Amino acid sequence: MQSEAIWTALADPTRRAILERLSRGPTRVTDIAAPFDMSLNAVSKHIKVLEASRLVRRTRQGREHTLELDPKPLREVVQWASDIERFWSGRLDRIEQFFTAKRKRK
Amino acid sequence: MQSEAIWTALADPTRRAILERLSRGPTRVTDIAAPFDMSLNAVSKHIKVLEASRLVRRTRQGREHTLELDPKPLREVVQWASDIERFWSGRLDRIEQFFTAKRKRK
DNA sequence: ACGATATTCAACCCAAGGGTTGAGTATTGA
DNA sequence: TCAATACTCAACCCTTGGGTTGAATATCGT
Repeated sequence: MQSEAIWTALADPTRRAILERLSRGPTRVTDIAAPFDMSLNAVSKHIKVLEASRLVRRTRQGREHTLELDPKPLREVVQWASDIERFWSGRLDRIEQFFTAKRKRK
Repeated sequence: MQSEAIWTALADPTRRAILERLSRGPTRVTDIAAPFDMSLNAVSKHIKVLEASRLVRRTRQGREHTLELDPKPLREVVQWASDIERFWSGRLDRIEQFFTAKRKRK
């Protein structure tokens, strides 16, 4: 599954913070890194993970790399969560099933 | 942040599969574990992580532990994702800002 | 041409995390 | 009463992953 990448991307708080920042607009790597209490290299790695998830796109202009958010992959996450809730909402008969099966087992 | 727990919970594919199963209705630990190609102990650990995130609730009846999904914490995830998208949608002026600032820097 | 700036690559370190096995604890049911 | 069942706890083993430092590369501005 390609979709694994997005859950991995979102699992880290630093990466989520980067996405929040990018949701406000495109930003250069150095500017992204500035607020964090870690090396530029560390942030650079996080960005690579975000790119792998397709949530972030990079465009080079000279020595500067500009990062831009692409929120599309987030839909997969939202979709998954809604599916879970949807099935859960239709669960009442299943609970009945469960207790029926249990009675049967005894 | 307490909210960290939910991202951690969702980061693992086995745990997501467990949630999918639980969205269909409450299930005993052993039955949860059955389809997975790993020890019951491993699954037991995953369940603990899910409980820590409040996505799963456990009720004991004798030696059987029944697990039930509570999808509420998922809203935090959905909310976060929508916020990101929302800010991103209002980003056009920010992009303008970005290029203006850039011109100024040169 | 050259120092400063923007960034990545590579090698390494260590803590966290997902898996295992082996006991241990209750509860069941015969 | 006792074996089988349903689970957890504890100790351990790797692998992964987030961090570091120290280059290397490429562009910019003078």
